[in-house]
Amino acid sequence: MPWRDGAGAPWLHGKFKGCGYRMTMPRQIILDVLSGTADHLSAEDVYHKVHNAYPSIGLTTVYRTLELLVHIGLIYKFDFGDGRSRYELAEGSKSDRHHHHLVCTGCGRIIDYTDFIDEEIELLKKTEKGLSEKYNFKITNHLIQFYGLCDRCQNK
Amino acid sequence: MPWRDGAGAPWLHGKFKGCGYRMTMPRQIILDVLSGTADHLSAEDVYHKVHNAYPSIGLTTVYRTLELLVHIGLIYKFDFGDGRSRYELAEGSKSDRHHHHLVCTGCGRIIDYTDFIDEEIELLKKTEKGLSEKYNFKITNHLIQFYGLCDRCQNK
DNA sequence: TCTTTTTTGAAAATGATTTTCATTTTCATT
DNA sequence: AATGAAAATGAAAATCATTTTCAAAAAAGA
Ligand SMILES: [Mn+2]
Ligand SMILES: [Mn+2]
Ligand SMILES: [Zn+2]
Ligand SMILES: [Zn+2]
Repeated sequence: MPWRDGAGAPWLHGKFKGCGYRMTMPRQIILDVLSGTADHLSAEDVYHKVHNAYPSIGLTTVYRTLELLVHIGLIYKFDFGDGRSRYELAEGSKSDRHHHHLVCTGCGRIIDYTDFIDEEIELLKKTEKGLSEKYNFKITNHLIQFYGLCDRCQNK
Repeated sequence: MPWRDGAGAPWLHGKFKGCGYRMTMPRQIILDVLSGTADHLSAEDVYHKVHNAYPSIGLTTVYRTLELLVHIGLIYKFDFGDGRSRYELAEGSKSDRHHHHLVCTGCGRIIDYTDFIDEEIELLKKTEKGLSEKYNFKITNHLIQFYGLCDRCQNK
């Protein structure tokens, strides 16, 4: 990520202001944290990571900012069944980093996978088209998760 | 549902006892409630419905039973983003009542759809096979949801 | 019936998220 | 640079779905 010095990616300023929001330090850092990891962070995870660079951050602001980022569409919010929401940077279905999840019901491990996505994307496109027409439903997003046991959890 | 008189489907007794659990009145009624609706009930929804036939029911028991039913695999637990878990009778991917969901982010409406499932199922099967092998992950279930705006919510 | 194990319900506890509210920051205008 | 309105922030309190505790009731077995 070339744009250091705490400025965050420049085009994001526009994204925020365009929606009538201000690009503030807490928001930048929170976004930086989410941009800098492939993990699926909880609000408190984010809070702790941000705290390093910006000790005065409040957990409330983290929650508010995450909600905002989800609303703007910059991040995704997930429920993997462990009682807290988890977030990751949004990568549209065109991006080569777009992925779906395997969720281990044994240990809670989350595995990102991008394999087989091509076919999935194609089917998804077709399905979304059909559903949009039949139910007059404007689809903006999809969620696909597989549940099961990871290698570790299978062997006892 | 032919087996009334509060007995519940007979084969369920076996299902319960086979797992070392007892088929009690609260459990039967809770299962009956979920069998008798296509809605996506919250724990409290279930509690209220059960209360008619069994006024002494406790909310705690509802939570415990729902958890048990999910564990046994008789019902599914969903998070549609409204802050409470919702449940529905499990219909395996073979069943003709198996379906996926459209979730309206505007009003929270949930639409069941079975259309286009055939192709989805086929792809899912292939995908699951591939993922199982590559990640050595034993897949037992999947979740597919589409988010967007329902007809009502689109027109302002 | 007697005994053991499971289930149940009320009340209290938990804990993630939201709300409140006074203070601080931002940003467009003087 | 100073000003003022609007937006953003953080600490503390409130919410509220879900879980835990614990003593009493129900079920299975001998
Ligand atoms: Mn991911
Ligand atoms: Mn459904
Ligand atoms: Zn695992
Ligand atoms: Zn709607």
